[in-house]
Amino acid sequence: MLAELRRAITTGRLRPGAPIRQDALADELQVSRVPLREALKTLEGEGLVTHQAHKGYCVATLSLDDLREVYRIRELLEEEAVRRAVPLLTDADLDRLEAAQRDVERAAAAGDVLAMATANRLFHMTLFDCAGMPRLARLIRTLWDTTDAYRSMYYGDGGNRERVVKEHRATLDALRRRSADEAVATLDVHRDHAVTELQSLLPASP
Amino acid sequence: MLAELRRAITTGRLRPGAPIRQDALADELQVSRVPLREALKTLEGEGLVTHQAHKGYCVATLSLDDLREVYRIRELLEEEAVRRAVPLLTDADLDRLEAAQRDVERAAAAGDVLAMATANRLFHMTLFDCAGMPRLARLIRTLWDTTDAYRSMYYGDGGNRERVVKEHRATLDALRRRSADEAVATLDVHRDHAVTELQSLLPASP
DNA sequence: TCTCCATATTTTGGATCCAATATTGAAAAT
DNA sequence: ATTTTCAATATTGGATCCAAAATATGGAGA
Repeated sequence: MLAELRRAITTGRLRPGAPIRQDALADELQVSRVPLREALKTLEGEGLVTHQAHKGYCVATLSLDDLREVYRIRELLEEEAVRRAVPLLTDADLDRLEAAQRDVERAAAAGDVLAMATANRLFHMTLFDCAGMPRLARLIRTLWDTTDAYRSMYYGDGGNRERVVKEHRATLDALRRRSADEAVATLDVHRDHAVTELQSLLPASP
Repeated sequence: MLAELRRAITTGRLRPGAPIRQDALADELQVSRVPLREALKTLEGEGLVTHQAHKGYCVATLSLDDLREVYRIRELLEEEAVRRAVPLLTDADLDRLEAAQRDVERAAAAGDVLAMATANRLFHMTLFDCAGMPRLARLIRTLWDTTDAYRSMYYGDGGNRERVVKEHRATLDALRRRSADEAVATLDVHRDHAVTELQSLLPASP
């Protein structure tokens, strides 16, 4: 249930800034308000929703500053994850990365925005999980979640999809050669492209 | 209420590993179980408690690996916070840091473990908040929370208290000279001392 | 005596109900 | 006509109640 709610937000079905009507949402999720409120509390902790006493929950919106901050923190944490992961990468790990990348390419070719987002995420998380630092991976995951609602916009553009595919290939090559420096570098440009694109897509004021 | 519960855990009144009896705790906090469960969900998100379906909540315990991981992540994030903060530090900020440090020294002299923990925390958070990155500061805060239950043990030792005082002075000096490098370096040794001490204090197995 | 199984008790998870607060709308006064 | 006030309504927050799951208890059989 919590997963379903999270997906509703990260896929953008519940729009950023929209107020959350507990009664209606509980109805929709076939559950009572108590467990829904618990789920909202965990999502609040993850920064996906905000809460004001006696006014209720809203789907969180990202300001430009927030976006930059999230991406800067990701840069720091993901570099650490990659540097830890590279020496630990097994052939099986590389196979899984390769498989994830094939999914990305398939989704990119099909223009399937949702599939693209999930495949892309799987690719990165597969890598981060190889670092053997579960807390770090979890932190990174929640940082991704906070921008996921906007990511679908990013993948709406075919050019962006193509670029992502190429950048992943570069990362994968670096990983195969066990070059942490290069892997980090390719991921940094990958991220930079995303953040510049997203900045222009972000709503004007918030 | 949530704050009170969080303090009960971070001060160690609720021991790590202890199961949380909702009914009794709700009683104690003068509240019904529903808001308590919401509070527990947010604490779960912060990593202060763990939850198993139909078995309930427990105060989280830290393994050695967890401890090292938390401190490594703190190292990364706090370095960023300090480097951002240093160029932004105003004289008023330095005054606040000085004041916090005086509290630390007073608590250290008095041997007041609890006051020591809160003053120490205030000192560091005051600095981190100067970075102008609220999300980063929040992340660091929650990382601190996860080890707070053990921190009181650390301050139980007078030698540790004395060392903390000295290390803070070194950091404060570096900040006054606007030397980010030195500030980061002093904080790194500060952290390293803490983590080595804590490792020996940690329960044997978990 | 020890083990295993059935039952009782405790504890959690979820649904409903009630109170407190905020929002909306209409009427009255300027 | 505009603004202000007050009442009606909607929505959240919290308490109680019920069902489901887990744990403890005790008795029967080996």
